Amino acid sequence: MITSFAPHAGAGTGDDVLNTSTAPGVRMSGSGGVRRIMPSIEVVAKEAGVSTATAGRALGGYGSVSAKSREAVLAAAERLGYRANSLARSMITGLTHTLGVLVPDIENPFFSRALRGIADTAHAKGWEVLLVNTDEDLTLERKALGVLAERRVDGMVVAPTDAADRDTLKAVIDAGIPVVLLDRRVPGLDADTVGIDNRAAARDATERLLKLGHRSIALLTGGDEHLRAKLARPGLRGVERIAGTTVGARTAGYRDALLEAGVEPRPELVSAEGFRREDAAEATTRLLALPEPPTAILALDSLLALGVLQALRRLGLRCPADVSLVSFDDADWAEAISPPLSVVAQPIYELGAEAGRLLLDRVQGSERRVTHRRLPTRFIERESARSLL
Amino acid sequence: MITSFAPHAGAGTGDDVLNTSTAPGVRMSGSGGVRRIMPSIEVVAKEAGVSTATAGRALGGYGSVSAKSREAVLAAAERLGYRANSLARSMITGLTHTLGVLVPDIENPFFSRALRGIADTAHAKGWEVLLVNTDEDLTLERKALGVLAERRVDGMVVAPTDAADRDTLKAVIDAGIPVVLLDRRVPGLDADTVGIDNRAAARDATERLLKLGHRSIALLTGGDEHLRAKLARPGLRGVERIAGTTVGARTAGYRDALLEAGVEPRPELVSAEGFRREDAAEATTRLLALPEPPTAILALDSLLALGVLQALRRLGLRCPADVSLVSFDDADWAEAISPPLSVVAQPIYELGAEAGRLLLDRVQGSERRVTHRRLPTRFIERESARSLL
DNA sequence: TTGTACGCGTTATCAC
DNA sequence: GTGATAACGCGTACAA
Repeated sequence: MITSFAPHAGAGTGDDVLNTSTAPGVRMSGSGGVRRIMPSIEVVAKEAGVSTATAGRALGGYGSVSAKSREAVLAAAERLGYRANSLARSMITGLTHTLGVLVPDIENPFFSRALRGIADTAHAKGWEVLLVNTDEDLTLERKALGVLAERRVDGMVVAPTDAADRDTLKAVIDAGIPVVLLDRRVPGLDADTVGIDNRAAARDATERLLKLGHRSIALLTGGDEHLRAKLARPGLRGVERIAGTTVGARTAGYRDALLEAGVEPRPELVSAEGFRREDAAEATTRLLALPEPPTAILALDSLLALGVLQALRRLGLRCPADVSLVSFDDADWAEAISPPLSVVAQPIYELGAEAGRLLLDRVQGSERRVTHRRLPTRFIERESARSLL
Repeated sequence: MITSFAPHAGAGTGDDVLNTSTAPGVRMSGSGGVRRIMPSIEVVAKEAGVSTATAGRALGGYGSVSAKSREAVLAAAERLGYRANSLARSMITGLTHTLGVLVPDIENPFFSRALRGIADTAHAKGWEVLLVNTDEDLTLERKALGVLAERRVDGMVVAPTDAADRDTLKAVIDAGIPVVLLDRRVPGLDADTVGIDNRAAARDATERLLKLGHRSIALLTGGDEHLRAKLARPGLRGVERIAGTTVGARTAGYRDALLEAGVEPRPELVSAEGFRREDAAEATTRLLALPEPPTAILALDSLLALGVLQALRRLGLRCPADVSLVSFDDADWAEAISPPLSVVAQPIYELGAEAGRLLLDRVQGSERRVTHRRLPTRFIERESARSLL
């Protein structure tokens, strides 16, 4: 059983550890409380009457140690509350057993669920997770990659912003730190990726709305001005250039479906006004005020869908009677609300778990070729999309 | 600008770095791709033609360096893609600039939002976050605390399970690692805590339902058998013993309100059948099948509320016409659904941010007395609770 | 201003 | 089976 822990002494304060007149490793703090200083392996060895090498072998379970020595060491360690210093270990082994995880927003249910997948996988194999938020900010993302590199993480799972910094990511990979891209791909980057077939999924969802008789279908992308600029061309033709990104691919799929059904894409029905709920609410209000308002809305994530529902309430409109709604991601509330929301469900946890597996595979030395995993999506039909026929 | 990163060489492979005939720090990997080895400060110093000490001063911005030397070092570092090794630095300085965060379930919106608060605060002051999930499992929690200690985190924010392992936590604190308890308190533990006044908040919510004329009010605690055993006594008298925990305090507040209104608490209306959504759905179904079913339900978190709504739908019951519902936590969907959910809103982000602040305060050496922060809650009245009068 | 040398706590490599 | 001892990469006295 663990009986006590103690932090490393600050630089230059550890000398008296061995000279304490009471129990070794115990000193008084300034305010009078008892404070144990983290005993090093050297202290444990001394206490057990063996060398540090033997103590290390007994504690680490490698090499060969006599039963007698091992017992003495283990007892001493327990008595002193010894905890190995993983920093020192990492310096020598070259492994931190830490995976860096970089996401735009941990509060987004997509990423918190994916994180569970990553963390569970990592944890099962003895790795821990260092988490970094970027807030969709490119500068922060760049900095965060630097921090993770300095921490010598063994690998990274990265969900880059849509305007991802390819150069920095490339530098990380060239440096030999394995990277797996989650959800979002970065064109021209030589890294494993895990995600879904965004174009096909969006196309499928759009087709379903078309089959229900909808002809005015709005798309809530959650993108920003950056994206908006690229979408401004007639017939949404600009989208081909960004089909490598998640939002781009979904927009392309939406366009594919419309064109195949003989419906001309209307740029004013494609919104890119931010990824927050309130942004979506405002976008919805604007869309429904159009001279030719949409009869259905496709939202690219559950937070945006929430914004739509909020706007509908404010406007006194009902779903699906007045407006149909379909969303990406099967949020935990999607089935519980009235009406239950029809969604494109992604296997989010599995996405994260697979990213973790691919990464650990490389961390553990596999030199296999880069792979791109596309996990299947599932359309869950509930009651938020109604037929116009 | 960062041009390249590289991992530390494995033990015993770094010797040839200085002898490479092409650019220093560059080697070929087995499969032929270019792989940069993380150059140490020694390599940078050599490249710049100065000593490691001077290089260190130039890179770290301490001591005094001539402009000329600094320039040479910075240029060399840039050329070689130097990244400091924070492991080595931590060993010297005694600071990892890492905060350990231990939560039961990162997917739970409460904890993912609180984590944002912690992480933002930490990040703003130059700390990173090492995240550990415990799944409400006591054994995992114990292990996780050990891992964080071995990683030499500078401090921890811990949201312990309700049956928290006081001894292990105490060992951590005695070891001199600052700990801040989030959301859940551990009786008899000498640590800062951040949370709300659970008893008062639950009492207030219950009183509101009573004022609306409800007399049969069910409480969905999310607890398990462990808790159930303690709640089994007539009149809920067992609750006093566990009023130190979050669920216990809320249950006590619920009881307080009932007693004051002259309503005898009925143990069969207090459910402790698990914290997952499905658990809540089943509990709801059971409650509503009672001979004297509740007319209102108070759920202790938003996930449980979701389970209630799901059950109501399955049973063909409407909220609030058939059953009123009030929940803790203002989930992002609470306002968007029909009917909008009345809730006890906690300042979750602030809770996390405050925990981060208290922790960093101690990490940076403050010896102030232990404090217990109770942040105010806010009852948000919407439309899910109806009057029976 | 600069350089040398030591120490942080481990693991790994030798001899014995 | 055991014990010195050399790394790992950095900060920092101390001397020059």
